[in-house]
Amino acid sequence: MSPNIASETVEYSPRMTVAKRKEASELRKTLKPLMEKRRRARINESLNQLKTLILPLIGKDNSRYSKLEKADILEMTVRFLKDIPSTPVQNAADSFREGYKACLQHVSSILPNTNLLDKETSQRVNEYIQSSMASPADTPSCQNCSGQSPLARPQRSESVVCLNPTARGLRTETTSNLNGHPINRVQPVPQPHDVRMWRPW
DNA sequence: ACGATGGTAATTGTGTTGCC
DNA sequence: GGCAACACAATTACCATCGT
Repeated sequence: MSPNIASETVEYSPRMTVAKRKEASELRKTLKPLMEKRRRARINESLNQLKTLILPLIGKDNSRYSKLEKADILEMTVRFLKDIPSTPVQNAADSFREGYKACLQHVSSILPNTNLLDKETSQRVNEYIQSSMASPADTPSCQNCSGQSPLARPQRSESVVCLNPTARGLRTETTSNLNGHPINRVQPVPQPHDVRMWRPW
């Protein structure tokens, strides 16, 4: 699970002297808390990500919930997942369409209650959602259902309409890898290529 | 069978918050 | 300000797995 940690692990050779063995044991003792610290950091980072993902989905304002307990985040997520309607569908394509529709409905219902988008954009998105749900032909086909590998698919966000007019270009997010070195993650921000088509991803 | 190793549960220490 | 309650981080102990 933690590839970088392996490089720091203590190596025990079969013919280690007692002194070396002791030294290795000591080294392990010092590394163990470090590894545990990184593990906790990973947990926390994922929990934070989960928080930023789940709050908009349940229609809560991110800024209002800056201080949220970990248990709350998990509870919210569990509740949200349980609330997702499980409609029986025949095949993967139907499943995709059902999910897409449910997603549109959900976005449509929570969008007015958030301040993620300005009023005009929010209205535009809602109009699109309504028209999209009215005409099933507008529902995009599932790229994953054709047996194509997800890895082989193009970056989805490349053709997405920019929902937030204030956010332009690429956003760089800096995090740390397991060695504590910063990683610059370049996140593509939606560009306003095609105003006609909006996709939830 | 045994020791090394990694993962996780349990325990302990510390900071924060709310109440009196 | 003092105190209790709480949340979280750090540390320690234990267990499962794997390689020899």
